[in-house]
Amino acid sequence: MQAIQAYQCFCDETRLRILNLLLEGPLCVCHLTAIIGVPQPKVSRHLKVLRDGGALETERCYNWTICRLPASPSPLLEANLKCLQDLRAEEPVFKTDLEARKRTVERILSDPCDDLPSQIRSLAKDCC
Amino acid sequence: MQAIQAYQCFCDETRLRILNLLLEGPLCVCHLTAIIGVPQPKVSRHLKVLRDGGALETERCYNWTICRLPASPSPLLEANLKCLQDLRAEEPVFKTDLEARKRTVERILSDPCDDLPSQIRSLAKDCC
DNA sequence: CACAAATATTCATTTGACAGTATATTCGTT
DNA sequence: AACGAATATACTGTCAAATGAATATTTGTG
Repeated sequence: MQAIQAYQCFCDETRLRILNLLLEGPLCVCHLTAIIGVPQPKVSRHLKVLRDGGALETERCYNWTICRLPASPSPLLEANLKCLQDLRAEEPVFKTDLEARKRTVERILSDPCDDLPSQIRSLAKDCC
Repeated sequence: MQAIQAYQCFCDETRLRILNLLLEGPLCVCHLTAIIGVPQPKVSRHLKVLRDGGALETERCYNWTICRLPASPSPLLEANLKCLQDLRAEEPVFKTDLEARKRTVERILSDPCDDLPSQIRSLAKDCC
């Protein structure tokens, strides 16, 4: 049953943290990984679960993978993303993640010594 | 995290079927069991998951257990019960369960040879 | 008190989810 | 072609979830 797969997306803290971050806008995998501070393979696997459950769309740019919430979310997804926003008030992780996101984005955009290729820098500007 | 436990309730077909039935009103365990046609211990265990996740309230009457949706559902539960109603159009199980529910309730209320004690009969009238 | 019905719980088994580690893949750069 | 960064996948171990079968518990009845 399709709906069950969709609900699975919300049954793991790491996945909820990822969705919470993406509510603010797209992020690439490496930034997601840096922000929530868990091993990259773990993030990658959870992203797959989210994609399979219809809660995530990814786009490949060079060797980056940009993650964003679906452009046309299902009613079920939409309702629960709303619930997730309400959860921010109850669960401190979500707020600290948002702060970490802000710091990460600012660092990417402001550090002139950052060794990101220029194409990737402008990509970061778009998606962060 | 509390929310994860709540979402677990929606990650199993049997549990979704139970919630779908309870949207129409309370039912006791034995009727639930008869309607969805799965072994009684299985139903009982899923009911426990639903109760622990805040998606179910039970009340003991004699040796019957009346199951109903919470009187004050959380916003998360409320939103997803609404989603569940929409799911009826997509997943045939939910409709056939509702038909089975109707037949079961009618049988209980109309059969004069039913060996239910009178107290339980009137209880059935209340909750079906 | 013995018994039957409704329900819950225990036990053993199987299946699936999650994690860490290592490795493969993809893409751009030198 | 070699290399490095970003990402995905494979492998393995561990633990939780789900199930069937059997049993315990509760409650009313004869």
